[in-house]
Amino acid sequence: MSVQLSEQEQFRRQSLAAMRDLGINPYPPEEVEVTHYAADTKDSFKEENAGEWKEVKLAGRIMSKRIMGKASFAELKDHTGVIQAYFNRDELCPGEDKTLYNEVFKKLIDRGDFVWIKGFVFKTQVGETSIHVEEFKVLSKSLKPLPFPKTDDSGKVHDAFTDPEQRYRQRYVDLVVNDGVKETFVKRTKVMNTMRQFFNDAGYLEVETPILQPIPGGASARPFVTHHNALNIPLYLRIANELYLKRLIVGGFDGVYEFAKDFRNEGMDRTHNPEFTVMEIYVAYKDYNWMMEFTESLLERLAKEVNGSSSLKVGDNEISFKAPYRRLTMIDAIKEYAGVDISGMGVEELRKVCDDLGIENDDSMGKGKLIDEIFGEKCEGNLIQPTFITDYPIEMSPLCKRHRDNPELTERFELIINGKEIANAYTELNDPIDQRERFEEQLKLSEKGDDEAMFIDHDFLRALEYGMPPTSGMGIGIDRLVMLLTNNASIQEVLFFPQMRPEIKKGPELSENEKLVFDLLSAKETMDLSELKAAANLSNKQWDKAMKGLTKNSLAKVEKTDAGLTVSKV
RNA sequence: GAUUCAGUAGCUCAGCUGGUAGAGCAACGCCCUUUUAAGGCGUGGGUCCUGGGUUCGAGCCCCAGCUGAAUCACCA
Repeated sequence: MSVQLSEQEQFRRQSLAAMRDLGINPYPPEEVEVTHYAADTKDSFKEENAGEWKEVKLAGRIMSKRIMGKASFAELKDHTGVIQAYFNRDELCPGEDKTLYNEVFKKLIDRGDFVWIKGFVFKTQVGETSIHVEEFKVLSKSLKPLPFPKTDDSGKVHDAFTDPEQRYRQRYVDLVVNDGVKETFVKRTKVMNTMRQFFNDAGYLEVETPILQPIPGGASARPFVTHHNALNIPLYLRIANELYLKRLIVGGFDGVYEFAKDFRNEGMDRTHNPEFTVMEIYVAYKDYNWMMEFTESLLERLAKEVNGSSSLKVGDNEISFKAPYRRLTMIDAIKEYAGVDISGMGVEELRKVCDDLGIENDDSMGKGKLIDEIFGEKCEGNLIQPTFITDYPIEMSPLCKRHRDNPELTERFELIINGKEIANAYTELNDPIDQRERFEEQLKLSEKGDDEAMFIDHDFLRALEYGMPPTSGMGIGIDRLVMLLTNNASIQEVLFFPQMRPEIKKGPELSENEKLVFDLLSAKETMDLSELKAAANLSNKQWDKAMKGLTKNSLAKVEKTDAGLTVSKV
């Protein structure tokens, strides 16, 4: 049984057939010549130079039609924007036969159809730059009606297509209909292109490393598992690419970077999607101080390239991306925002600090975790302007080198902007013995039941034993960076196709109750309604539903006679 | 995972104390040769998210479920 078409979909199929009857192919195969785009044409056209605009050819989607008898206006949308087109009956159809205008344009072309137009540019009496159409051609017929948001004089949008579920599931419609959505994604690409340019100019090499990994390393997270048939082994979708990029530094590259899709089998919310994009870069012979300078100049450049300015309004906050950024150790940050000096404190003291500050904690939490909690709870949200938080406790950073002045700390920084973490970087741990010990610490944690502790990657340790030069590495969450730079609060707004639960297909088949009634009826062809109802022995509601279903599908018919109501099979 | 809110025409939304399902836009028909949220007249269009229950009667009340969003928890 086919899915029921809405009335509007049926009309569009009729138009499609009518086009074919007129000898018009609604899906022609050949290419069309396009000489101009909507936005340029609108921006550049001047009436003084009308002579230069005598013949323009554009292609795009019809977004609206305003028919006024023998003349009409339509809006044509291409990838650059929207331009108005003017269709005049007697110019399109100079002879007796007005079919092209009266039938094809007025009736058979619908909102959403792709067309090609040829004509000249002019300004209407109201001053709107428009294309005076001399020829047009159908390029592709649209069978489903698009939503129709409209903007009034005051800029207010009416009937916007807003339901987030529909917008994400049918992003193609969202992109066609909601201005601004496309812009977000263009900016996203600009962010990545700018970063590439920045790294390439510095002489670093873009690389690709495995997504299917036998050991999911480089971060703490639950991985997706899959299975390789030929090898008969489990493989994991990567949760990070850090350990592979470091192997390449061991191999002698000076600087490598990768835009990586990572996968984590965890919850979804407005800042988490199961697959997401991270850029990681590793540069030999550098430390985290160098990396801070590198990062801040990158961010300043990104803000300028993407938004044309080094400052940006995000929510209520005006953020300046102009380098240099404030640098604050984690201990100083806690001193400043929580009012507590935790330097030198042990587990017990830290736990007391948490209690005093009203931060939840339990016995399983070690020193590092407690400090991290205090920071996350009391400091992070206050850091609006770009700030490097440095020198994290060692327990939290098993791949990071010990701090040169304090063995309890690591040479790590995170860049916090608008209260959120944007980048994370280390002076990388290149001491293979220290690294092995740190992995063993992780193993102990995992034996204690910490299911996020890292696996030991023996091949990575072997690589380090051959020698890795001093290196600094940095990772940026691209999705969150794009959220920041485009002022979007949800990760779903910066992913074309965010993960959703699968749609459930509704079957148009007869329900159990409908079948029951239909079978009873089939035996006798015609029955008294109350008799049939009694025979069916259904509740009122079920009976009502079943009968409505049958009459709707034209399988049964209810007739009123003098004797009462009778039901007959159709 | 918890709580709250939402789901009604293609889109945006009304729907009173439980009593025949509504509007604007879109669609369809007619009129209209520089309009622009075009306009005028007319017409059609519904699985009220799904399944139960209560009731003479449910879009509305009750229970369960589905989907989405927000907040929280968890998680880099």
